[in-house]
Amino acid sequence: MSPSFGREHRLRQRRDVARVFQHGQRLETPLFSFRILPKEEPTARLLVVAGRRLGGAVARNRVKRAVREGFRLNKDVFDHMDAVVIPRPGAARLRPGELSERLIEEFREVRDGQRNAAHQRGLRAEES
RNA sequence: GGAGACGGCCAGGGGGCCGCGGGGGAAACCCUGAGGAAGGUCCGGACUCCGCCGGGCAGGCUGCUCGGGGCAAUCCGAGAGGGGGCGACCCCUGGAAAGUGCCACAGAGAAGAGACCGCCAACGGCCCAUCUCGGGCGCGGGCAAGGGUGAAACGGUGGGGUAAGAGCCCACCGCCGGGGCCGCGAGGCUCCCGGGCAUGGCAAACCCCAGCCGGAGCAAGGCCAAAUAGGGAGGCGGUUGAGGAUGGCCCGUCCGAUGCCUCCGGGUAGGCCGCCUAGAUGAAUGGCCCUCCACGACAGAAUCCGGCCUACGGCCCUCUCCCUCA
RNA sequence: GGGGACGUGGUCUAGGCUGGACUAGGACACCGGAUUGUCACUCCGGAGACCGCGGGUUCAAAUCCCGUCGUCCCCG
Repeated sequence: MSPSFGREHRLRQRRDVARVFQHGQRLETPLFSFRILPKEEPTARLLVVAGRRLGGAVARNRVKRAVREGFRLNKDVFDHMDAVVIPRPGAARLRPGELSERLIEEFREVRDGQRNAAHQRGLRAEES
């Protein structure tokens, strides 16, 4: 997998974004809020929402770039997904490299937690 | 060494790896890619539409002088007057004898006003004394120096003068008007004459004067154009004229029930142009490492340009004041 | 990106145009007291604001002027 990040990896259309917000799964971590929509197509697509709560234009740009950098270097984590990442205000206080690492760490953590919970729900369903 | 003042400059550099926007190319690849404030949106202009606009009112902006640049906003230089600072230096700026309005509280009196305390006893009055000189009261009155009020009290200081006083008179200072001289001018000199002085403050109160300004804004505006709904759009002629185009109002102007002619279009999602030698439209400049003493501050273009204001790191030139040493 | 409005006790607001005893007023909320067996209602009394912030004009600023910060609304 090449570590590139072109247009094909960006969530651009209004209707695509609306679909992720309406039907996507919502995952919360300390620094981010995720909206994840699984799909057939393998190409991962990303959208970063950096609101005014993060600070001025410079701070918001810095956060967006850090999130995109983390996504770019670990795109395999998001295969078969459309993802919207909404950083929380605390994210603006971290240095960019650190923020990129935390993105992947926190997403893996919450994804695995969801997977285990789903697995356990499946077991309980079998028992009943 | 420490406090400042003025003016100017820079906005991390170099290397490696992985990436992003735009342009070119068949491809490899090459070129290019944020700021001095890009910011706040406070002014002005270009540009576009409002059938663009013609007149007036209203409204807005600017405001010492001269010169220069600019379409304008406004900037630069040299000066004038007033104020602040020990100083380098900085700040302010049309008109208050065109009119209207306001000047609370305090105070006797707040604009050509006024007498609370006070001062006086010349004049009138009353009382005592009386040969005469006189003495007293402060009633009518005279005065505005001193006290007191206030942000501000209708020239200041000194002398003469007086019953006490007062520009009442005089000297100096200040003020006003005129002349003269200097300066393109704002103004200056105080050489001469006149006036004893009249003319308080506020126009970031209304206002007056001079100059400038039509309104809205690129989400302006134009083009292509699914689904759905469904008949309109343009031009010409034209009687009354509600109503409308108009922007805050008035006038003017134009449109306007209808007739004739022509055309098939209008428009949402979406896309394109506008949009640029940065030129995006989920919107591009970044991440990591090494090094240079050093993380550097404020901060990220969205139609473009000129100015104003605000935020902020560092360096340099010149200058001022203080301390210490020689 | 562009256009506009508003900041006054804990909350909602009046006053601002025409500056001055405005010690900034009112309602709700709060505190104390009275009433009641108790609570509510009602009555009496009380506290609470550097008028978003910083400059300027003026003798004097919540009010006028400039700058700045914040909140909200409208235009695709």
